[in-house]
Amino acid sequence: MSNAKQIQLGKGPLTDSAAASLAPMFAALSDPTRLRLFDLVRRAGRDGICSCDLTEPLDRSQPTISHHLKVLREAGLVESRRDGTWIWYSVAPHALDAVSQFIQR
Amino acid sequence: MSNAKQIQLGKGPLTDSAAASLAPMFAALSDPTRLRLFDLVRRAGRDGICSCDLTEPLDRSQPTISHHLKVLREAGLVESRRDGTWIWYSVAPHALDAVSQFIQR
DNA sequence: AGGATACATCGACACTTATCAATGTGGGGT
DNA sequence: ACCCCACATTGATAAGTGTCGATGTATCCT
Repeated sequence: MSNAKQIQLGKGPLTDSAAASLAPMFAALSDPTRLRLFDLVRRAGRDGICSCDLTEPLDRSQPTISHHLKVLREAGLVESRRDGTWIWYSVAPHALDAVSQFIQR
Repeated sequence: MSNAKQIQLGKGPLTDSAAASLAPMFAALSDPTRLRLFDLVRRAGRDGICSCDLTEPLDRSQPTISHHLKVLREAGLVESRRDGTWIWYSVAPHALDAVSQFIQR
């Protein structure tokens, strides 16, 4: 099941509820560490990237990376897939559609 | 003088400094009230919109609106122009270019 | 000069957040 | 059963944030 909410961006001014749905996505990208984290996951493409390969390049502790991944997941920006001992993260399909739509006018 | 920093988004992974420059822009849009505020300013187009016309539709106090406008200004997303007693806010040219560039892969 | 209006700043408050060390959990291998 | 590994959760802490009332500042008008 998808975590993505259907966000209606009509022609009129941004509604309260549209803003409430959009803001958490921007918030998820509002931290430098999380931005780089998302960038690394996105670069990994369809296969995704293992969490263990993320803590070193970002120079943060394992719990911190785990926390940031949770924020990205709950914002609907990334997905996780279990494979034995470890977990692969990848960008959720249409993750940035709402954000992109807002940015482009 | 422009507040916008030149952000270099190459092909490689997002650098620390690029992330540090990008994050405040996302942070500026990470609050629902501020999102709607930016939307109202953007709709006002070239002429801009008076601060006094923003506090009522957003149902926030005048100091709060003033605070949010400061955040948007310091993020380089909006500009202000004084005209006698009051001040007109408008979207900064190329305000969202860096954000847009990051979003579009 | 005095008053009114538009906006900014200050001080305070409750709430959130980024971070880590310590601990918990769950799967794999021997 | 045991240990190891990958990852999550907990608890704590320091720092940041959204909000408002009160106050300050700048500009216009009379």
